[in-house]
Amino acid sequence: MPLRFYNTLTQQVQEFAPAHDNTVRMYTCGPTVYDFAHIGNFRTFTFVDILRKTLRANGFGLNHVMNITDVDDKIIRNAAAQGKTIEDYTATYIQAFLDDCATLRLERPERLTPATQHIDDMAAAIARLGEGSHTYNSEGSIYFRIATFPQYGKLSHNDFGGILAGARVDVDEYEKADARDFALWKAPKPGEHFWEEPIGPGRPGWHIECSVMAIKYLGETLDIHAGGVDLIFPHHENEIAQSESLTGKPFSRFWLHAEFLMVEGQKMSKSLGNYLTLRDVLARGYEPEAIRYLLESVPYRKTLNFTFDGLKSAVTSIERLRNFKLRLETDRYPEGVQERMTARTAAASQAFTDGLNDDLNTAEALAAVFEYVRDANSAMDTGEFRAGDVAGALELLKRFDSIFDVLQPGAKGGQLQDAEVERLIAERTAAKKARNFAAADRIREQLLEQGIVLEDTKSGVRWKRK
RNA sequence: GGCGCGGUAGCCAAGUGGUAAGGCAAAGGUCUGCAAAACCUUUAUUCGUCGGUUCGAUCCCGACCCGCGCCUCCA
Repeated sequence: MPLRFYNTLTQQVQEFAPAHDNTVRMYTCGPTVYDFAHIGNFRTFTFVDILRKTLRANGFGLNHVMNITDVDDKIIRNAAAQGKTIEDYTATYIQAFLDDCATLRLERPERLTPATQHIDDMAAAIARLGEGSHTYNSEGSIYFRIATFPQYGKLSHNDFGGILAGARVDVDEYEKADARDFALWKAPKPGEHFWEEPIGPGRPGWHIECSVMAIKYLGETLDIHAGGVDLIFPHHENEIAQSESLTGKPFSRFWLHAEFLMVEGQKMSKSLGNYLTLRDVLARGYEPEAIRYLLESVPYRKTLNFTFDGLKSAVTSIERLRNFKLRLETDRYPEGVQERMTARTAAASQAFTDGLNDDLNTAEALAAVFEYVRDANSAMDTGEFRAGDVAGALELLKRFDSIFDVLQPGAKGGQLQDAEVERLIAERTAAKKARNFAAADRIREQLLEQGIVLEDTKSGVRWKRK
């Protein structure tokens, strides 16, 4: 199945390929670094990670830019409250964000672009918009005049015809000429940090950074622009207005948006007490892989209900897959190849790919893998599974994990060295041979306390760290 | 009010105009010294409600109910 995505712009599922060479030029909205990112943020960032990996699996190269919004009202306010510079204040959260991404195994985009390093570019872009009569000044701020962009609303599919009647209001008497106009450049308030630019002193509005950095690094028309659904309006709509007024070309061919995340069936909010950062969830003792699995198991266009029951279920699901992998690696199988298994592996692999290519249907892709695991386990139980089938099965798992990335356990704090574990297992095996089961069970218990789980199989003892 | 998304078993969730994937949980069984792992069986005559189109609808159309998001900062 060819790769297809739902495009917010056209409201249709469309086949995707990069416009020019084989490289996808993609821009995704990154974090505003005024605090630790929450799991809702990571739902979106995890979707972007799946998107990246699926694009790569389709043979495309990636040129992906993600912004870091390191100047906005909250940042200015919080930094001032703590007597810090903006830079010092955001440094903590930028690092935290990078650490959290690493924890969740999210790939780094090809380029991360902090807004504050592109202020000159933004000011220049605003000046050029001014030359095109797309802006007006009001009380020291510069606004984008939406009346100059008739297509405004094409992404969010809103008709602003009626609202735009406000454009008749006299500019000089009002801060904004039209309710939908938005700030490109904000006049400095007393005591606030500002930049001195040819367009005047001030700081950039929220939307301009994305247009400017995207065009600077990726060109005038992107292949993909992605983010959370809440960004469709006004953020992405405004980006389109600015960018297309600037270039006269479509800003992005595809717009992908991840749905919201809820917590325990309710919207996440600080007042409800269900506001969760990644760190909060980790502090409850869950491994990052389980969180990652839960976030990626629900297709991105569907609201994800994040629950701790769901997390537990994710833990078990991953365990099943890891057990299967361990079994492949440790059991002994009769020589030869089972043709039925070979065909089964190929079919599962195809179904996995088809699922992902169908607008990143991760649920479908997962189902293909789990169905395969059941069939293969079953074949192992009956002795049909052959030594020659192992490689294909491992290859399938590898493909799965190149996207989902949950099979490799994170570093565990186990104190026991492998050699020591092996020694104790040998001791236990000897005790079992002597039919001293009490002693054998004692050793197994002892290992379990160290997080080592033993499994007796026909091929011998298999162990894993829990 | 406008725009958008969704309502499928205890929970999460896929899906198609022809009769309901997958995961978790639960119960029973096989295997095992005991476990663990694994496998097998059972668990939605039914897909928010009511109409309509159709030989046939969970899937198409209409109305309604409910949840969520955006419309102000927000993933």
